[in-house]
Amino acid sequence: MEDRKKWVLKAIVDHYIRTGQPVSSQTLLGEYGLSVSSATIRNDMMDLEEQGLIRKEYSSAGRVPTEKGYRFFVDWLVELSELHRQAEHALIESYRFQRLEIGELLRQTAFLLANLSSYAGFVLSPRLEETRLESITFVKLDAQNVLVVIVSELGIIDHAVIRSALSEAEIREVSALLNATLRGRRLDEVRAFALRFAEEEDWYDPIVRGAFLLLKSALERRLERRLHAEGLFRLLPRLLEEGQDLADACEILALVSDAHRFGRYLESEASPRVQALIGKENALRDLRSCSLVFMEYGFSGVLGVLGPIRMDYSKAFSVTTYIGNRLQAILALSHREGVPTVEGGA
Amino acid sequence: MEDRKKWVLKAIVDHYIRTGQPVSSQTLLGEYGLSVSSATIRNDMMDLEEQGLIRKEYSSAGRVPTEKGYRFFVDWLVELSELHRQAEHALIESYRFQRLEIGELLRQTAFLLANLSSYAGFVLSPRLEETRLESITFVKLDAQNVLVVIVSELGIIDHAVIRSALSEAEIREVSALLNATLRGRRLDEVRAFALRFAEEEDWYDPIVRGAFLLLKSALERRLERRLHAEGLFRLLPRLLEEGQDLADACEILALVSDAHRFGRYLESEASPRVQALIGKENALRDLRSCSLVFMEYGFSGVLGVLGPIRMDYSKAFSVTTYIGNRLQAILALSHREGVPTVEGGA
DNA sequence: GATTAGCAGTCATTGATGGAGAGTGCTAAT
DNA sequence: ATTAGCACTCTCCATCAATGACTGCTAATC
Repeated sequence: MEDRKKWVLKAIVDHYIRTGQPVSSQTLLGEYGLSVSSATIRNDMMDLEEQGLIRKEYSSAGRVPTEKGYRFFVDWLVELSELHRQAEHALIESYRFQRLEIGELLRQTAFLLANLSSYAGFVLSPRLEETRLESITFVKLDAQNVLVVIVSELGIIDHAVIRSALSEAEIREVSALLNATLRGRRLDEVRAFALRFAEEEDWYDPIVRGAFLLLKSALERRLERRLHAEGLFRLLPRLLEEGQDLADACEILALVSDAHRFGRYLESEASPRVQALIGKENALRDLRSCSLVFMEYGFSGVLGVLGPIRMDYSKAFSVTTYIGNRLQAILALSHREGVPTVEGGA
Repeated sequence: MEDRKKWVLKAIVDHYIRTGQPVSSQTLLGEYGLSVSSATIRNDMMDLEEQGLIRKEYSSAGRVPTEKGYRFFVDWLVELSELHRQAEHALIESYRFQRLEIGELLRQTAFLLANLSSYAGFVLSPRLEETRLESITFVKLDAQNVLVVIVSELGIIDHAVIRSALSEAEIREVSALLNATLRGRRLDEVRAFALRFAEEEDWYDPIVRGAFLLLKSALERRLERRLHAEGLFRLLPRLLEEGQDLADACEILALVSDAHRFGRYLESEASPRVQALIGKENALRDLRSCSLVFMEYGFSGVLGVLGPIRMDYSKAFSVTTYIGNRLQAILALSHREGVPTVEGGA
């Protein structure tokens, strides 16, 4: 395609993203100082329209990008605009020094995505079942209660208090046995293990069996993937602005809050490279009227940004990439060090 | 006030809550079989209007309750409608058997409030600083890492891993010392304690000092009150329906998600009895166009329902009361038993 | 052959107009 | 105190015409 036509398409997408108004040949001439006449631009526009990259809402209206047009724009024209350094810095700082349990970390990440992009941000937790067991620890709290802590590569997975009158010695024994058997195994193996042994009624000591039962229930509860979404309110006015039906818009927000459905979808579509799904490119019916920019991180985790089709893709891409890599790094770090440490910890 | 006028007011509020349409004398006559003429009802309406309990949107429109009218309705006419038994049961069951960390429990409670009321539900966490320390436990995970678990009356408050090469014996010693000193004290005392001792540079063993530092940072982090809000999307269409401005409506939702501002407000207004704040009765500007039904629970926790002024107060009251008492009971229980136990725990 | 000026044609948007219908308040009768 | 009847008010909706923003086409120009 000739350079000027590309330029015209880019300008149309750009301007439309900014203003939300159909773009006329006049406007284009005025805002971006091009040295051709409006008629020439109109001719180019006709060609672009024939290729299905832009369209008119009615015969004498200005032009608006089609989804195919956005796609073209995203594929060829996005120049990853650097985030405004200062704003980034302030936010990132608060992020870096927060020392958190993994759930809280992911929630904060979603928050950051939302705030930096000004759309909705989401983070699907990693597949914990792909991480390996670091340790299982039993601690006697008092005469009747025992605390159990399960730690994986990514930090503490779960803790719980069970009632049990075991002596300290017995606890140590159980603990040593379990750790020797299970340390270093993937959590899904551990779960399978726990399940099998919990069912072998009389094979083992009832104490060990109780421990397996606990392990099983804790893992079943915690291996569920969690979805953290933030900034959904900010998205809503934008969707309505776009001519979206109110009920449909709420449907979208509800979907994004539904860990099961949305998580499943993300899982199926994600890849390590940042990508966009624009409008009808989305397989999920409810998402047909918005766009998704997202990438994989860590152990099959997914994060990204959800916005209207008329989204600032350039910003969305750079934010997602940046935050994604950052989170990746943090998780890798906590992995290397075993588990996160507390700020000020000795 | 004469009985028939009361009846008319009740019918107007009732009908308006249901349909959202201004109520005419005709409608009232048709829907509720009263044996007077429409003219009589109109006369009553004029009186009610003079008292400021109802109003017209324009001279020849039907009547609509004023906030004062709702207030009257709430104070005198709410008959706590029993929740539909079956629906309640199904939901409550899933609630009862979920064995959870306190944060998750509160989140679920907010979810229940939202679902049962069909408005937005919120739960402000209890003041943990008013609860008492049950125990502090240190566990050596491996050569370099030590796990610290802080348990209060309401369950596990926080856990963290710190890097420290202490021997098992040293850990036992520190642990015994801290527990002897601090067990049974209120968490705010514990925090003050930790702060003081962490600053006494050379007084104590650096190890103990590290422990105090940890305690301080963990408590500072965790004693913040948390706000769990659910069902906000469901509220939005209702607010818009009510003629609310979109931006304002989003403002409201943002406010309710803001733990700091909204929490502070709830804290200042709450009392152990369920109560409603209707429209402009709210001191918080943003909330002037909606209504709050809420009560206190546990250690200065607050929970309730946020809806439009045209809210089904009867339902909101019964849901809030029911869930509030239920949560109260669960917390009291976990208090008595020390901490929550895991389902299937030995 | 690509670009441009000029112009007729298209269509959303806006504001004015008027009739229909719903509901009230008042008056006079019961 | 209640009721029937009626005039009055005000919203809601559809219709209509004027306005103005853009385009597509044609013919002239570089």
